[in-house]
Order: sequence, then C-alpha cells, then structure tokens
Amino acid sequence: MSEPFYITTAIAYPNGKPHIGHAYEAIATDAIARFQRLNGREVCFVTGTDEHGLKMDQTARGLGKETRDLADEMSSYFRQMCATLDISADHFCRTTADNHHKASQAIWKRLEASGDLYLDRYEGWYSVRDEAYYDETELTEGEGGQKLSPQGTPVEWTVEESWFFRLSKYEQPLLDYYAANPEFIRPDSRKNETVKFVEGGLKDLSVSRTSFDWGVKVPGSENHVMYVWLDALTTYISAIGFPDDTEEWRKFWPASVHIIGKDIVRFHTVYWPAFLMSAGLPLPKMVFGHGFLLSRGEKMSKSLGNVVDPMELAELFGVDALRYFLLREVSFGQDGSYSPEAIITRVNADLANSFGNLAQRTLSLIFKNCEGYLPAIHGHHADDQALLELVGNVVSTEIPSHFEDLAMSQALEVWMQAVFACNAYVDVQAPWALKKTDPERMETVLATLFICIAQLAIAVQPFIPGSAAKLLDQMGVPDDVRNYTRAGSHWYSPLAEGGFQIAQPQGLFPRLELPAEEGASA
RNA sequence: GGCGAAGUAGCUCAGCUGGUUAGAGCGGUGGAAUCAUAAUCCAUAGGUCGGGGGUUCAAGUCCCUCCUUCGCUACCA
Repeated sequence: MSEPFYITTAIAYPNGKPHIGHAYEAIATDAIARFQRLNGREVCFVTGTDEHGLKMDQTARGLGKETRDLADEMSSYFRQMCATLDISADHFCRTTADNHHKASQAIWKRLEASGDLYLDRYEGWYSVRDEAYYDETELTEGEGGQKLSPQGTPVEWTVEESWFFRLSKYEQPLLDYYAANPEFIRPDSRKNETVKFVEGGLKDLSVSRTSFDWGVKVPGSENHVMYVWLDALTTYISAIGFPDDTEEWRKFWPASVHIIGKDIVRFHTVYWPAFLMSAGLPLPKMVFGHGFLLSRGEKMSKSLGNVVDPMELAELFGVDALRYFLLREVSFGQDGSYSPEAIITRVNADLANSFGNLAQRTLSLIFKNCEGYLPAIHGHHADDQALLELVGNVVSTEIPSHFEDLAMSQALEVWMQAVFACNAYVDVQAPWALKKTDPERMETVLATLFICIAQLAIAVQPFIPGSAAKLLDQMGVPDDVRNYTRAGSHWYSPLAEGGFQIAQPQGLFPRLELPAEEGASA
C-alpha cells in the first residue's frame, strides 16, 4: 500500500489574469506531485480559484460586469493556464461551487459549536472609496488633518457588526504546535516570522462582513458573508469531500503540503491551523512558502510595465523550456529572477546542448550503425559500470532525496551532473571510432548510453513531462518502467530482444533564440 | 522603531554542526575531437568570501559593530 500524498497550490484570487507567479507555483507544485506519483505514492493534487470577496466585486463593477460573470471568465483563464502548462491537477476547485459553500458553512458551524464565534462590532478606520478597513499605523495625515489610507483615500471611524473568531484562544496551542512540528512551516525564515508574529499576541479575527454580499452566507446570519479567507482555506478540505465522509477525504486529509507564496504564509500557518483546531480536524503536515519571481531583479508591477504573461513565455519558448528554467534556476523557497536571455541561456545549455544533444548523438549512432535495433551488451567494462552506477545513483537516490526536501533546483543540478558524465563517457569511448576497430565494444557502449539516457529521461519527467515522454516514446521504453523504482531494473535486454527498432531520431529541444522584436509588448 | 533574511569569481549562485591550496554552472581563454541540434570533451580563469573589530591552534563558517538590499510587523487578498 502506498502512502497517500495530498498537495495543493494556493487557491488563486482571480481578479486578474494569471501572472508568472501563478504559473511558477503551479509548475513547482506539479513537479512535486508528478514526482510523488512516479515514486509510487497515491497522489491528490488540488488547485483552483478563490472567487469571493470585496475585490472581485469591485473589479467586476469597475468593468461593468456581473461579479459572477467575471469569476467565470477569470477562473477559466486559470484553468487554461493549467492545461497549457501541463499541470496534472486532480481537482480544479472554485469557491463559488455549491459543494464548497456547503463545506464552508459546515466548518463555520463547527467553529460555532466549539464556542469560538461571537457576534460583536468591528470598529476601525474605513475608506468608503476602497471599501476597506485600515489599521491606524497604515494611515497618513492629509491636508487639514484628514486621515488618509495608504491609497490616499479619506477614511473615517466606522462601526460594523461582525462575527469574530476567538483566534486569541489559539495563541499558545499554535506555538506548541510549531514547536512540536518543526517541519510545519518551511522554509525556516518563514517559520521564524510566523512564530514571532504569534508570540506578539493574537487578536480575535473578524470573520464576517455585512458591507457586501459576494461570498458564502453565514449560517443563521443571512446578512453576513464569511470572511474570504475562512472560505478560501476551506477549499483544501471541500476539494476532497468535506463535510461528507468520502473515500478521498479519509484517504488524503490531512494534506501533506500546501504550496503557497510567501505573502500568504500567515493565513496558512496561523488562521488555517487555528480554524482546523477549532473544528476538531487534523492540521496539514507542511506549509511551504515559496519566493517571488523578479523580472531582471526587479519586482513586477503594472506601473513598471514589466508584468509578463506566462502563456506568452510558454508559447515563445515552449512549455517545458519554461518549466525547466523556473525549476532549475530558482532555488525553491527563495526569490528568483528571470529574463528572456536567462531562459534562453539556461535551456540551450542544459536541454539543447547537453541533454538533447546527448540523446540525439547516441540515438543517431544506433540508428545508423545498428539499423535502429538496440545493440547487444557484450560484457560491461569498468567505465561502463562506473557510468551506470553514477546515473543509477542520481536517479534512484539523489533526485528523490532532493525532492523530499522540495529542493527541485538541486535535483536538476545533480541530474545535469549525470548528463555531463554521459557526454564525457561518449567522448572517451568514441563509439564512432570503435565502429571499425571493435564493433562489439561499440555496441556495448551504445547500449550503456541508451540505458543511461532512458533513466535520465525517466528521472526528469516531473520537470519536463511532455519532452521526457516524447523521448521515452522514441526509445520504446515501456510505461511500467517509467518511474523511479523500475528505472534501474533490467528492462533493456527484453526491449532489445523484443526487436524494438528506433526511427530516425528527432531533436526534442531546439536551440532557442531571442525574439527578433524586443519589447514589442511594452 | 522591533524581529528576521541576505551581501562569496564578470554573471547566477553552492558552501551542513568552524580545519589541508574557497567550489559549480554560464561567460572568457587555450587545446582535443568530429558521432551529434557548430552541439561535445579536457585544461584554465589568481575572487581582501560587504567594511571594521573580536574569540580560537584554526573562521565565508561563531561573537560584536557599521554599511547596503530585502522580508515580516494582522483583518484588500
């Protein structure tokens, strides 16, 4: 029996089209999900859109649309993004779905039953224009002593009826939980921030709004809608059946890991666990806050005009090139920088020149010198053994170990080292020269390379699933071998003896070039 | 202001609990090879490890201080 693995992205807020950050998160999460599947785990991968809340309402109004229509449209862009980027999510959830409303109301009732909800008044500085409350410390002094919001809009002291969640009650339980589960918040820098924040004291949380109605209705208080975060976080459990006692629910909760951006760590490491404690449900095992992507080292913003559409990048360079770049170049958990030049350099060096060319030269030699039939092995030399051992170790031990640490860039780094070793081996063995001097030795060398390349292709599937599959198809590697446990088994001889014949090899990773028109989108 | 992270070769970064000549990739330079997507392989590049001080037989690796950049400091999400 394989241990279930439940992983989620954050549930994206779709008041705009997906940006590169959404793509990055989806890709990273997908790579982990794919790895776990290939590692024999039973995986559930959930993503989706968080469509309630004030901002959606405002955005729709600004566009002169119905909020519902905007949500439908925007959510569809996120769904398309997942399809385009080869995101292997099992469920794409929308918080506007009926079952989700039911789940949110169910968790609400649990919080209420725990005595953690009470009706009170929310008081604060409210900006009518922003339709938002601001903390005293955020305000600035305008002309004539008028207090202004960070957006420069006037604010006034306002009182609103609101349900409150007794977050303060969970201050110590949360701290205890962090201490007892050191892996709960990662990376460590995020954990430090969270612990300090909680140690600083928790105030009860306003968890309902009456100022707008785009949300989940509070049971028994129909003029209130639930605070969007309470509703959004609930997606992680409604996605797999909660409140019903479904098979998925029993199998997959608690989640193995929530992959989120560093900007929403608090919601996932303070509010969410507190809600779950109150509801009497187990807590997720890990929350991982990844970094942001910077454009040439600068924050992306609309005013700088450096916001990049991930779909454009995928179209320009290819889905797998984009996936590879992001996972290889950005150390997971830290901020990363990207630029068209960086993508091109990385992908050309690693995928086209090193790995792609390795596959191409090897398969071409087999195609030309063996009529495409997989060559026989006439006894391995020490060099062959050393290469097989190196590649086998990388594939079966090092890459999985880095994946368990969610260190994808390091997994790809060791993968590249194995690729380098293969290229060095080709040059030393020079099978093209052996063709005349020692044909049997040439066959053994090519067979050794074939095995290594197949293993490397199997290992790299989580990162570049489309290209890896194409290569493995060209090589005739059976589906049941394409995983981490069977990659190193003895599948080669049966395949060769079965008479498999490769066709004229096709290059998989074309060398990329800078688009001729630079800055056309500006 | 408080708390935290980071500052290492031209560029992007590795360097865990301190220990022989500080590492990788890319770029640059010089060779080799020609099977392959002119791709590959080998060798090499003399960076005060942000500044200063300290602890130690020994410090990017610990302590103090200063400089720079960044994050968090709750109810928009």
